[in-house]
Amino acid sequence: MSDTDLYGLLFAKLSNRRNVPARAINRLFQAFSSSRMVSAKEDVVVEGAHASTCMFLTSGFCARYRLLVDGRRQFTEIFMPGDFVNLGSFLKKRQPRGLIALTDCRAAVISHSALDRLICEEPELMRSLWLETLVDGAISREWVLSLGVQNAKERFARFFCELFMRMEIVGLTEGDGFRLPMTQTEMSDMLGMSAVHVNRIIGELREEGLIEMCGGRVRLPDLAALAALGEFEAACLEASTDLLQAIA
Amino acid sequence: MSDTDLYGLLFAKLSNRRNVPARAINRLFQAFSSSRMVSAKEDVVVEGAHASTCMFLTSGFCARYRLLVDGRRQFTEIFMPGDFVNLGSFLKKRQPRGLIALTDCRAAVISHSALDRLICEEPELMRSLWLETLVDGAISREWVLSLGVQNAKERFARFFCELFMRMEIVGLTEGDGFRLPMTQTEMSDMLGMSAVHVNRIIGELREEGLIEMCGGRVRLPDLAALAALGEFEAACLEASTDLLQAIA
DNA sequence: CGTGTACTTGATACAAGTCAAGAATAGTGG
DNA sequence: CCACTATTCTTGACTTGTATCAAGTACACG
Repeated sequence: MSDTDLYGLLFAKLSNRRNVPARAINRLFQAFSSSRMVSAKEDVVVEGAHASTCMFLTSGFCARYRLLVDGRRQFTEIFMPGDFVNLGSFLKKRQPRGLIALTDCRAAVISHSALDRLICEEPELMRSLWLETLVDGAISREWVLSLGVQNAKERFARFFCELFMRMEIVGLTEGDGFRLPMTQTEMSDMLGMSAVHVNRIIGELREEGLIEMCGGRVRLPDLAALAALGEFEAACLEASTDLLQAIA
Repeated sequence: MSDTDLYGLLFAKLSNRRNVPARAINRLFQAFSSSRMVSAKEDVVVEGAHASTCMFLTSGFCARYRLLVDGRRQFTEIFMPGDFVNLGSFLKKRQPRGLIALTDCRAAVISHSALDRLICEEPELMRSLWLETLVDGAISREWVLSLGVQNAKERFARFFCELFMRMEIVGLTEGDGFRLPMTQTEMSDMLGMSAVHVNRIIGELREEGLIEMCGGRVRLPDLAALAALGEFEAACLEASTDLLQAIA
């Protein structure tokens, strides 16, 4: 994915959720000053450091995680192209803890001061960014639901549906599949289960014809059945704007 | 808790996290138009209905939940006095799904239009409300961590620490304890475990002298030990503003 | 006082964790 | 391009935390 996709991603993401004037998107696009590359497995930011810029992911995947003292790890959020990885730093002025690149990543950088100016002059843009925060929270609550009451197979089904839907918004799906650049160990830390169990569940889902995986790609031949298994809201799949249904 | 506490709660909450001009808080206070009572166990809003107001809880507890088709329930968020229960409706214009009063509740009501005007004129206020959304998301991610990797006892410890800290911000703690108006079944649906197991874990924590419960009240005689057990960030306990540490 | 709701406790079942060891891949340097 | 290494993936055996079922007790409340 080339840098020139920045505009496309901004447009896909923002106009998907609200009506934002093209002018505002344009101004936002132009306010990005530079881009930053991060290699796979590296930290994206220095935890807790003073932050003066926000980063908008244009290629690659990264994720937020938390560690417990004995080494247990839980990913709490996954970012894909079209996501701001540290939008909170705009208000917080500090970098988030535990933000790691799952793959090589490229992010477009915008300074807080530029963003500051922009949202004063373009209130619609401010609302869109606020809404992004709201969507992030809604997704986190979906994870809470999943981790709280679903069994391993249901969690997996839901996880794949969520990724598929989010990737579709930014045009990253390829037919009925997408690139899934994640080890089973990483998945286990997203889904709150052991890596061994991830492997077994993937085997079962494959047997049942619900997923196909090879070469870092997944295919979901029967998305409806997968969504039903994970009780992932069908509305979310049909029209991505309906993700809003989940927010309120 | 009387209605006159609205100002106090707004002040405690907003000024705890950011420096907001007193004038802004004052104007926000005056923009609330009415108050609404909801009885225990009732739905606070009609799910998915058109929303034109936001509600700020002034007394009582309520919570967001999600149901699976077979009846499994998971609470995804708990609200206490000083929390906006449906701030998202300001951008979304729809009521959230599954919002229930755990106890009798009273909420102060502010119309979206009034809020709209206000945040245009008081940008600091807008940032504070946006920050509230960010904090909600951060809390949800803490739940993800807890549900994902912690065992039942650790989850409990963390849960009580979180409640204590949040109540402290709005002055609802009573010494080393607080009112916990929740059945064990409700706790089980917050912590992603069965009600029976909740009961057993409470018993163990009581044995170990980490909690005392009676008459709908909890005491945490050794908060430090409890925080250590749940790996709840000590920084959060000491200075509530440090909750921000968790956000970024 | 009786009737429902919440709490408590015991016995049993099972989903998922852990440990271990081999097979398949992917990376790396000569 | 191949051998060498390190991850990752896969599978089996065993363990354990937590769910489920069941039944009884303590309250709360009309």
